[in-house]
Amino acid sequence: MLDIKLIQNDFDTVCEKLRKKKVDEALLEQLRTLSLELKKQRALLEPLQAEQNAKSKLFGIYAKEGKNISELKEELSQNKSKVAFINDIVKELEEKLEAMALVVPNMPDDSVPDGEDENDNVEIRKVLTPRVFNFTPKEHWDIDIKQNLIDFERGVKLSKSRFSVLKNEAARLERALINYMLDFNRSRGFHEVAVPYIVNRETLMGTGQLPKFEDDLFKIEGEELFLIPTAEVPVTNLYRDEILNKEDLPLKMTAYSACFRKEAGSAGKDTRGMIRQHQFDKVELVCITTPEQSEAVFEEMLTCASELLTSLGLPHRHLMLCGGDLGFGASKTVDLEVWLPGQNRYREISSVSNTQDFQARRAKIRFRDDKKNRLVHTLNGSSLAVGRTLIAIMENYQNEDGSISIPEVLKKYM
RNA sequence: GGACAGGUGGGUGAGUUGGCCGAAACCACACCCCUGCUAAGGGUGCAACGUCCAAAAGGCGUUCGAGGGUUCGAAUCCCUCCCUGUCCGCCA
Repeated sequence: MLDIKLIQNDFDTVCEKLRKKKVDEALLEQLRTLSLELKKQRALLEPLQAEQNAKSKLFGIYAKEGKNISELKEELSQNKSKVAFINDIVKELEEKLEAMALVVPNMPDDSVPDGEDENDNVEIRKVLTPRVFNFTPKEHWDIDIKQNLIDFERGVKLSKSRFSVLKNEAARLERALINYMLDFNRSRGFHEVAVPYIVNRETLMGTGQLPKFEDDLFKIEGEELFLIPTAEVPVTNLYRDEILNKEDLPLKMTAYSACFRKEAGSAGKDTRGMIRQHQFDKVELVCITTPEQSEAVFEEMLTCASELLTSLGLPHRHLMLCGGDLGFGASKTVDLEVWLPGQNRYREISSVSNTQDFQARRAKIRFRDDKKNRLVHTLNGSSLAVGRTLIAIMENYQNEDGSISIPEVLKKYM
């Protein structure tokens, strides 16, 4: 959520920044008008409430002293209906404002480049050079034919399309990767947490998935509960409605979880293979910092994810997302894309974002800074998407005979 | 899932014949003083959010699990929901 006061006081700046994200200015204007109207109505309401409170107090005193209270009672009854009338207006405005404010995306950081969509993202750097094959590298589903590693058909039988079953070496590799990633992150100072995969509405509001993106989530029938689309949701919300000690920041956490996404907007995309599934494993990094720390921690998270890929020998590149491609809650995002020789292209395997105080304001995560309560900054990043890492290893480490080598660092985990 | 008991500030916890309670006391924490040697004594401050004020101080409003209701007035009464504890049932 944006700072309403900022919209009130520095409207032009907010518009200017949100132009990068293609946000309708009329909506912002409406938001401002509404917030100012609410402020005005509150200013009308509060003196009336004060009067009601003061006279009600008098009422008690008069009654005790045996004074005549019928006149006072009449005044109070009349004032009561006035209060009720304006209070209704205020509540309605509050609800409208809240509903509107919750669907406005975060403002991009100044460092975010302009752009329409993913084609305008800016490559920052490449890490490791893709291996030169002396045969034509296969895509992961073709390698699989010989190895019997991923059972797409039976995944569909059990559930539906975009589900799959890992078998044999693939299942073991998946498990090894999770352990390796968690250990790696832990060695970088991230504390491991294990969190629920089913969360409530408030939690999803806190990180911004709701109310706008309900269609992307699997909902538990008959309950106000949802399957998490990423561990970012429960881990960030760990500190929802809390005021943290400044000395405890930054909080650096890592969590493994399964993730569940409807992929509602992805019809026809990546239908083949294991790139885009309804259920996938991910090891996530989540940090909670002071505003002063967040930029440095962002770099730390990015470095962690990138070096994790490097340690696995996987060539990748850093991509700064442009304004048009930036997610709803992010003020800044760098994607890591891994080289897939079978597909002959880079594909997203990690996404590190700073949401600054956007989630913190929604989730009311604050810290005490010399007697003042300030909003924290929250950051999240994958390190890494496990299924895609599995694919990347299959494609990058494939041999001509269809076998797959195991990266050195993973051997002790297998 | 059933029965009973409860949900109050960072913690424990008082408050339940509605008004003097946004809230005693204790602990924790912060600052100050005293003392002087390792163990204590005294004082002050200490819920959140919003709003007014240039700011501080302070004033006002809202909030005692959430939402509604009764009332001039509700932490206190009524209703619904959520959660926690205990016992029972079920179960990895």
